[in-house]
Amino acid sequence: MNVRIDDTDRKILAELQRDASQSLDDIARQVGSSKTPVWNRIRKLREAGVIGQQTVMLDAEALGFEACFFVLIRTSEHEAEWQRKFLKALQDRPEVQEAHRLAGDIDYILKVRVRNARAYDAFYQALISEVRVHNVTALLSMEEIKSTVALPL
Amino acid sequence: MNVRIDDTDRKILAELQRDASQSLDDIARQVGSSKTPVWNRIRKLREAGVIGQQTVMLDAEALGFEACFFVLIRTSEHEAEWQRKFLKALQDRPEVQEAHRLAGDIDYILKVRVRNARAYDAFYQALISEVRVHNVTALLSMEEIKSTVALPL
DNA sequence: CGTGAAAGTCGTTGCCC
DNA sequence: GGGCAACGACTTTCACG
Repeated sequence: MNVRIDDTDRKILAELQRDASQSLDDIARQVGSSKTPVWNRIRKLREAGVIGQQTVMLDAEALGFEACFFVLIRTSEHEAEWQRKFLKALQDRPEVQEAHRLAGDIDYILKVRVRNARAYDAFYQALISEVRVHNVTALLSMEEIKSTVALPL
Repeated sequence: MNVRIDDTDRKILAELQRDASQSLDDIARQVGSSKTPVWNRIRKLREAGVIGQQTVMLDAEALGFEACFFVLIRTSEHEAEWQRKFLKALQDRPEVQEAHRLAGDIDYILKVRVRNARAYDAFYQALISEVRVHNVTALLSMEEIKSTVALPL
């Protein structure tokens, strides 16, 4: 699963991150190469899983998703069975955009994007009825200052 | 800046989110329409800013970005000038993937993606030397359970 | 490993309903 | 506003330096 990635690969990845809709010729010009070699590199990076899904960023507010919460979760349960159920619950809920297992005294953090505060409450009630959690703190976002998925290559 | 979005638009957006590389014909078939109307809708949605950047998801770990921190920030300063400097510092740092201003006693949350813990410390030192913050808590991600940018349309 | 050309596919436009 | 057809541009492949 490991791939050797050289400087040209990195430039190609940076360009794809910036704008995945541009043509091979454009990318080739910007990395100082030409179509075929760039195409071969992209194919290899895709097969290696370095390049994943190709998607578009949508304006959440324009589409009515006006509330974003970060949810800090502490739990006293650490058995495999509980964790399996908890993970499945998160995967199944589309309003959960991110979920991380943490080091330290907070066990999990979620990023939850919903239409409004009521929708968050519905999510919260559903979650705690599915799995036991010891302590939940919700942080409400007032303003998205910055949002990117780009890695600083 | 407001747009009327009907059911067909929503289906198109959902398809674009799922896979932005598929052809207009494919999208048209899946939403029960044909090329031209789909293309016109996409153009309008783009012009309205509902559809933003087209990008690819890269495998952060394969590219050596092995550490991800959520940073909770409290500050005692709330003047416009301080906030301007703080925002600029966040925008200028590519390792900051997300930044939100929060309601409640924590003022800001950041998501910071870096190569390793040392790189995080370098980021942290640079940040607190640029702007005064009252209290900083870093949560270290051990495992990315879920990560998506898709909205549940 | 890069180049160039060939082939098929796709985005884009204009026209008809 | 949706569908059809045509054009040009693009992706993808392959054969040659």
